[in-house]
Amino acid sequence: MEQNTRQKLIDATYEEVYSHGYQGAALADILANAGVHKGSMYHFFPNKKEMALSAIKEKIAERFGTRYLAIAKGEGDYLAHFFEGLRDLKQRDFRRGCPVANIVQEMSNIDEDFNVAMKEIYAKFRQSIKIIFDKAVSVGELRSCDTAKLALFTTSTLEGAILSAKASGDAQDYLDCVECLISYIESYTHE
Amino acid sequence: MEQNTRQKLIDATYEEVYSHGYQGAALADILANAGVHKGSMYHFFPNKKEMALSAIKEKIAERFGTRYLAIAKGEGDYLAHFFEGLRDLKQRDFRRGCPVANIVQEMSNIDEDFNVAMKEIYAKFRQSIKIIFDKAVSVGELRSCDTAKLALFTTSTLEGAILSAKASGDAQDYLDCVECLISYIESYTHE
DNA sequence: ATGCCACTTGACCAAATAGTCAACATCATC
DNA sequence: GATGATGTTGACTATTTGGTCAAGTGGCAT
Repeated sequence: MEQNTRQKLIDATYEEVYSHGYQGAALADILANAGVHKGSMYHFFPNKKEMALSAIKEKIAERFGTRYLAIAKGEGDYLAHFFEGLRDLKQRDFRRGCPVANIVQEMSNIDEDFNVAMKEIYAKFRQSIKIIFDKAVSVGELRSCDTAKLALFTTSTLEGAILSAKASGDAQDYLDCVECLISYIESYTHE
Repeated sequence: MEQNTRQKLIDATYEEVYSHGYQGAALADILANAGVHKGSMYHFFPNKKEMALSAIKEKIAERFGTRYLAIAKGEGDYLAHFFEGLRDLKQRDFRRGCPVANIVQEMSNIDEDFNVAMKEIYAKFRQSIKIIFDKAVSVGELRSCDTAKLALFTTSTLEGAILSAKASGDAQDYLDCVECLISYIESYTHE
């Protein structure tokens, strides 16, 4: 069988919400892009909101898995791999920004279900960065320090850097921020 | 005369857009909160979008004036005043986040008019922080450095910190980020 | 007082919105 | 091949959306 209906909906919903926000995502457009009829959608999901929440959770979990968890599972050079990922522009879409940040900004204070979902996702993001730093500490790439706070600062600055690039339309702003961030993290390298 | 109709609309629109985003801002709610009738609104503005753009530009210009420009116009202790402002939680609303960031995230990639408006506002924000750093350099509070890049990093990190606090619902996350940021900026203090 | 103009009123409209539903198709299992 | 579960179709509805407009009001200048 080709890609099943549910997955087509999840993919199309994620794209639409990423591009237009949750409130701006029109059900009709999602259905058209997925090539699925309305009644069929309501067979898989009770409503638009639950479909969007499912899409966000599933697609972003997928994203994390490939991007950050892979680094922590590697063998050494944790920081180097992490920095390399940050500098890689190909994996970022500055026009649309960070999907997590977009939805946090739009929905966290509007809807409680989105609030808890995004809280969890964001916490997982911070946690996966912390794990990379913990590994780095364990092999002596970083000196012993409060890796939770360092992870908080890193994720925050990263989100801010993506935002700046989205606002200015200039990817160089992202790169400049990342270099500052890296030099900050490297200040924890030396004893 | 009491507060005029146009200003009531601007204020109500800003509040509504800040709380619910532009796409989530219902004209009916804005009108109800402003206590203004629909036709009256269309006397002052050609449509919802222009009203929202006006509200954003006017209210945020007001915000900058009182917050950051005041520091640069002061007499010395530029950095200290700036840091003090960053640490002051009273002037921030973590539930709703940063009004500038919210709209950048929601609208920059959706609508060209919003894109240029937010680009300009964000640039002005960075510029006003740069001016503070330039002043700090001029009186020796900072060593000579690329203040434009430092301002970029500062605004980015600040926006990221506000986002983190919004996501986690914990203002302490903001404070922790700010302390990291301050210690980074202070590394430019010494020769 | 008259005429003018900025402003107000609220009923009205077309379009878009999320969501419903009864009929239908497809398939595996007995 | 009958049965029932799973999935599909698209017309339909109720509501909300931003936007229009003709009629009215109030004050100000002549």
